[in-house]
Amino acid sequence: MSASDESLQLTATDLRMAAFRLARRLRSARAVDAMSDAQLAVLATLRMHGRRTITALAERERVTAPSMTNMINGLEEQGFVVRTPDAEDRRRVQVDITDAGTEIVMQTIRRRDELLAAMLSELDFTEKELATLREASALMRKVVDP
Amino acid sequence: MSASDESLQLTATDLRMAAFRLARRLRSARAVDAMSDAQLAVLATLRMHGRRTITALAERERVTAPSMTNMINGLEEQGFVVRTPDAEDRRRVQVDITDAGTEIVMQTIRRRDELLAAMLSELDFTEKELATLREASALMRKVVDP
DNA sequence: TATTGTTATACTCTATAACTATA
DNA sequence: TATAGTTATAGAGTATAACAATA
Repeated sequence: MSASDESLQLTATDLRMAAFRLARRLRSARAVDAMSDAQLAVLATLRMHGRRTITALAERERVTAPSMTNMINGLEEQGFVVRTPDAEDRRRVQVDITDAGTEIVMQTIRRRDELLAAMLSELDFTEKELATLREASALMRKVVDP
Repeated sequence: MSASDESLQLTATDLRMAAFRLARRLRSARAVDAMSDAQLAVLATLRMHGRRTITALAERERVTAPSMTNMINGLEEQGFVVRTPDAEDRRRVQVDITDAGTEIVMQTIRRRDELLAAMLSELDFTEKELATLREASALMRKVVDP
């Protein structure tokens, strides 16, 4: 049996507030202060899914092509990505993450996880409460990527 | 007995990924397209906690005072907040949300909750799974505001 | 002197419009 | 003609530095 509309609405409200506040708090933890969220999101995509064209990156990040060109310019100047002309279709430019870019992403993830682990630790959660958080995390990911 | 370091780290990683992705997905639902996240966050704070000075808002939003001055200028031009000089300390300026500002916040919250409720509904979660999400939400809020 | 807020200035991220090169 | 990317330009949000008014 599926859930009632009332349960759905109550859960949605609780979860929306909690996810927003937590994400916002964690976002302040970065590997490099000069690295923006937008740049990190592009690097994280490239690290997970490999080389992508400007257009593909723009679609994924939901920004326009000129915005992505601009962002890739910044990342390239910092040495975190490289552009490679596409041999098959010479209109295209493939963007690859560099070792330095990969390192920055990993450092940032590590910092955020350490920050969150420290926050969890201070509250003396029980194993059962942590298990609830992990179960909920899995459910939340199903919501975003069904 | 409090939880093990390993549980803390695993939970932190799961929760960090889930919260970021969900918040990102929900952020795209706004009441007004011209309203930025930064502006909405200020309005939501004023709605929940009442009048605040520029400095207090800057600290809460973790931006500098000039940035907050700039943002309040934009919100005031749109009619969503008003500045009132503080009678007791004339260096201060109190910022209040207007009815129009309150309406915008409520509309946005409603939209986001409807979007999330629809997403939850499509997955046919059980009442037990929804309860897990609500319990986790309460724990997440304790993490952010201990 | 310290605090509150503003102004001046600069950089990033974002957009739209117009352009070049290629398919 | 259509597509991939860039350049030009403009607006919002952010920062630092310097300032005025007040405590």
